[in-house]
Amino acid sequence: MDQKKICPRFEKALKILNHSWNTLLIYQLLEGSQRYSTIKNQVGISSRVLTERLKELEIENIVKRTVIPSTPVVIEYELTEKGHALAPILKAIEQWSSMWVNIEE
Amino acid sequence: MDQKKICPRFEKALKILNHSWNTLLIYQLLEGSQRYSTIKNQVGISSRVLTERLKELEIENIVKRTVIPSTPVVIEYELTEKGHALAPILKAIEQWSSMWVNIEE
DNA sequence: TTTTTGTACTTACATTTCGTAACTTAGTTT
DNA sequence: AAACTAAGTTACGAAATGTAAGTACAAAAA
Repeated sequence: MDQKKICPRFEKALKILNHSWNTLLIYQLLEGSQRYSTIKNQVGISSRVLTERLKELEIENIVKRTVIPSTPVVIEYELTEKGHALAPILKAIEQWSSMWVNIEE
Repeated sequence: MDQKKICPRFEKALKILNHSWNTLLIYQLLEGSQRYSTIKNQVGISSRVLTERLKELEIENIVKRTVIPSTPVVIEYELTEKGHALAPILKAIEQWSSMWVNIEE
């Protein structure tokens, strides 16, 4: 009868984390600051979506974007403190997957 | 140059968890066994997608589906052991969101 | 001086996924 | 017989996603 009484903060967290690629991008950036092209190659995401997601994560203050005025210009992306605070979630997923996920078809 | 060396188990875990609604459904089922219509109303998901996701989670052995031969027939869904093992991930997300997510626009 | 190269995006377009609302099935009560 | 209930299905338009080609800018190469 009544509906969702789920905490809005929690819902927003899920909205961010469940948006496709975001968790993988954060996982990748836990390795440290990285350039756009490095992320793209490592994660195997298209540039269209990568740009979109990095912008989203930047707006959410999870990722910081830095322009390095070299030639040609290079952009570095890194996790903010808020972004680094996601590490325990990723660790928990890692642990669960190593315990419960099998991959033979 | 080289590409993703990400653990395939981890990748599969992300694939399941990031699929929209799945995390929220698991969170809801952590409350205990529930009927189809209850889940639908509590989570606010459409029946088309709900059916799709529950089937997916059942195939992944995260959710168990039980037919109760009442009239009309009722279906109960509950987490398996593998499903319950996801609780620490959800807790970590809860903790992060309470710490870092703010919601005023 | 013109052409090519590298980096970080954009754009156009086809494919896939999603949300909405109406419909189905089967036994039961009215 | 008509209406009701629970758990889905189906049809279809809207939104998100992937793919591939294009853009801007400066400098190095030809």
